[in-house]
Amino acid sequence: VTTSHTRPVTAFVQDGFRDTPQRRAVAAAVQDLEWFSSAQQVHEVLRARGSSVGLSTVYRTLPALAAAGLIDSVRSQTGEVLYRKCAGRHHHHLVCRGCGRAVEVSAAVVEEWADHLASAHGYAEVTHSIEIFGLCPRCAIRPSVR
Amino acid sequence: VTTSHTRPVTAFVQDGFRDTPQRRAVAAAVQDLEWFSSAQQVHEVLRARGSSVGLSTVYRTLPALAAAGLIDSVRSQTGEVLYRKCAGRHHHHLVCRGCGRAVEVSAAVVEEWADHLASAHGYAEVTHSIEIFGLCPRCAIRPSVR
DNA sequence: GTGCATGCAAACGCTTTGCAACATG
DNA sequence: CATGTTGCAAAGCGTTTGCATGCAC
Repeated sequence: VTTSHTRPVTAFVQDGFRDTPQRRAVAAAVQDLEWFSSAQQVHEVLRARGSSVGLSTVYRTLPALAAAGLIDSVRSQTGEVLYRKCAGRHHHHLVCRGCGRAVEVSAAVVEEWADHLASAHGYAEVTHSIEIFGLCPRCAIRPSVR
Repeated sequence: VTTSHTRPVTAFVQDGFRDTPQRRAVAAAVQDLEWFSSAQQVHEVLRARGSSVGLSTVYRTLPALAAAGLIDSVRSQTGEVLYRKCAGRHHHHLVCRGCGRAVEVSAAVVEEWADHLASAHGYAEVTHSIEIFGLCPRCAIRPSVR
């Protein structure tokens, strides 16, 4: 749901990833994207940039980067998986349903609440998913194309 | 992600739903299910009971009941939509990744935190999704089949 | 050279939908 | 009887995977 790292996504090579032009391209794209985007959107961006990375490579790279904690991933309300570079430590997001623009949010209170609650019920391997969705000021006025 | 209602799911007729045997069956099934289940699982339960409701009907009825606020729905971490009768007022869930068993949770603090936060950033039409996942005491011991 | 990475196309799993037959109010 | 509902099969969509080719180390 979120992890930590201030390192740029493009530093993926240090995490045991083999250094290929495709992965560089994907990493660079995510690095530049300011908002949460789906694998397909990232792929479009790449093609728009002239890169010819295959869609499957994007679909294989993104989850890998996320697993390595280099990028964040959230599942949109419609079920797609969205990715974005992560900025700071553990946090959650206030995501715009319209354009994907997100505000990073953190609240120790909530984290503790979740963990405490879960262990109080004897649940193990606890993870939580806290996402807030809404329409950002811009999209609230003129519905954007997503 | 959650609504209120103490009315049994089977009272759907009062919500403008046409009263058909299929819907009665679906409603009854959900009413009996203690944990979060997918449309397909509900369908299996129905078939096991001898009912021959079509899968598409289940897929059409469940979201409708959820939209009417008669049942809760959450999206699992794998992307499927899970449904369950809802017990009380607005709340969230501590869902077992193993068996779907869930504990209902409510915390005004968190609700307020979410809403306040969103409006502070100028976001409109705010909704939030707060789900906690873990392994319930039972599944933590012997991984169950889901 | 060896093994992981890529790309394409086919396969997948969940969900939605077109349509003709049908049952409800 | 007019409409909303059902079931089936087919289509959709996002995502995954098998496999032959190719490249990084």
